[in-house]
Amino acid sequence: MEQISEAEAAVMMVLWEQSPLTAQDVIDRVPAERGWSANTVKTLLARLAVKKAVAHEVDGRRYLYRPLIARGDYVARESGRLIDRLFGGRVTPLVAHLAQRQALSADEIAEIEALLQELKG
Amino acid sequence: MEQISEAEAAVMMVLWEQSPLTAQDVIDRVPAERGWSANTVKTLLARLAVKKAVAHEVDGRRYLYRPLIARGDYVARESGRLIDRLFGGRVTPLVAHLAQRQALSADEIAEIEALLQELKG
DNA sequence: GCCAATTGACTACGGATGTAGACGTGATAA
DNA sequence: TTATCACGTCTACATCCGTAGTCAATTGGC
Repeated sequence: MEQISEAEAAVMMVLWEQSPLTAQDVIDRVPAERGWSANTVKTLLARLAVKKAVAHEVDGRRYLYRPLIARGDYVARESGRLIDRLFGGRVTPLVAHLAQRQALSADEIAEIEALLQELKG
Repeated sequence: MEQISEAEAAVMMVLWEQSPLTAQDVIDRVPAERGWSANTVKTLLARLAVKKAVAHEVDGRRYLYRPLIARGDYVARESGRLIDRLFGGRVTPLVAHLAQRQALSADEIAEIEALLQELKG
């Protein structure tokens, strides 16, 4: 699985949300805040195709794009990378950090606790 | 706070571990797995100085480097960036993901629960 | 006082990235 | 049928990044 850049990831997000999509669909769905031109998105799609992160199957005279890598895999890789980089691969310090810094709300704490309960059970 | 690259972060880690340090000290302490030449580390230090991520105060004919940004701030920014990018800014889904994927051990679960208890208390 | 070693500054360079224009070709509307 | 549009491909280009060599100045040892 090749490296997917920040900008490319934004395109993948669109495809993970829904697929297959034409290039135009993707262009329409990319967050407007990005302010990308249509060509930019097309370039990113092409690069993702080269990286085998998306497949483009022919549909008439255009392509339908769909992700080739699972969102879960990507997320796992990225968060793993971060945890390695910042916390020597240990998950607990990350949670500790989030707890302090991001000021987890009571609701969130409850949610996480429920999650952990589930894991144990 | 400017963007700090992967390689630069490795240098910051050394300085967060201990500071101030001379360039040579940093070179000696950078993880050997990196396989960097001394010049590479010096370049990274220089770039970090330009980015105002480290200060270099003169000590005779060399510099003593010390971090200008706190490790906690860096970590907060990087994890925040990841959470925004991958989980729309919500912390809980990240923990949920870690829980499933990274197969948290019973010990880790206990540790995190203790953390949460503390937060509530 | 002179030479070798140390140290920071400058230069280099290929590859990735963000961003997008230009072009060719096939479809399509008038 | 012809001018236009929609699409994908190619090309471009500045910047960042990883990695490191070269150079000039300074200094410590002899």
